[in-house]
Amino acid sequence: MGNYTVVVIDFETTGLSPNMGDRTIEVGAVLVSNNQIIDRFQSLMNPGMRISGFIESFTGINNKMLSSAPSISEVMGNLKTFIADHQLVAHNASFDLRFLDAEFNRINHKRKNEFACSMLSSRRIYPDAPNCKLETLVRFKKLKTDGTHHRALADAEMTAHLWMRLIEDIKETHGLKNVPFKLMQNLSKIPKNKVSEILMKARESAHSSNRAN
DNA sequence: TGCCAGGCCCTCTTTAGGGCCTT
Repeated sequence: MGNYTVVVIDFETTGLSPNMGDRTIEVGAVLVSNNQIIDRFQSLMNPGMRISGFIESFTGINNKMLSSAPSISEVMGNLKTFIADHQLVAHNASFDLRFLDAEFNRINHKRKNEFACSMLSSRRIYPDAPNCKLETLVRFKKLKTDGTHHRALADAEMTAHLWMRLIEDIKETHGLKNVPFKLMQNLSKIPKNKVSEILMKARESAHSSNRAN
């Protein structure tokens, strides 16, 4: 495995918290299968409110661009189709999932997709990285990038390359043939000092099932 | 009135505080 399909997703938003009235303004998502990006989804969204100067300069998305963009509900309907029942990945997933769930809730849809977080995984697998910001990890691991940051599709693509690299590095460093999604989720949930133990158990269990076969 | 994110994770911890990450 490691060849299973995931959707890597990233949102640009008006702020940090949907509970405080913040909305999504752009989504980028990529479908990753067999260790490559095989499909892409991107759209701006009109949040129905003016965005701050900070967000305009942070993202490069301005109020004029959003005034002619489709409504959030229209884009969410299309996003729902794109992600289907795939497992989800995001960098600092708790952030993107909060917005995804809040916007899905507004179109009366409830997410059932499981998710994993590339930031939490990176904290465990790359303890020597200067920090675990997406931009830093892309530089640290020399991942593919066109230099664009804080735009949804560019960030989703970089996160996808980070995700694929994480799986490759775990395979290589810990002698695993496969890195199931469940193992990536577990890595994100366990304490840092349990990482080696969990990966060793995964390898032992893979070896014993190989012997059984 | 003025303030308001939230979850993870480390440590001088667990009857708590503060930095990291996302926009």
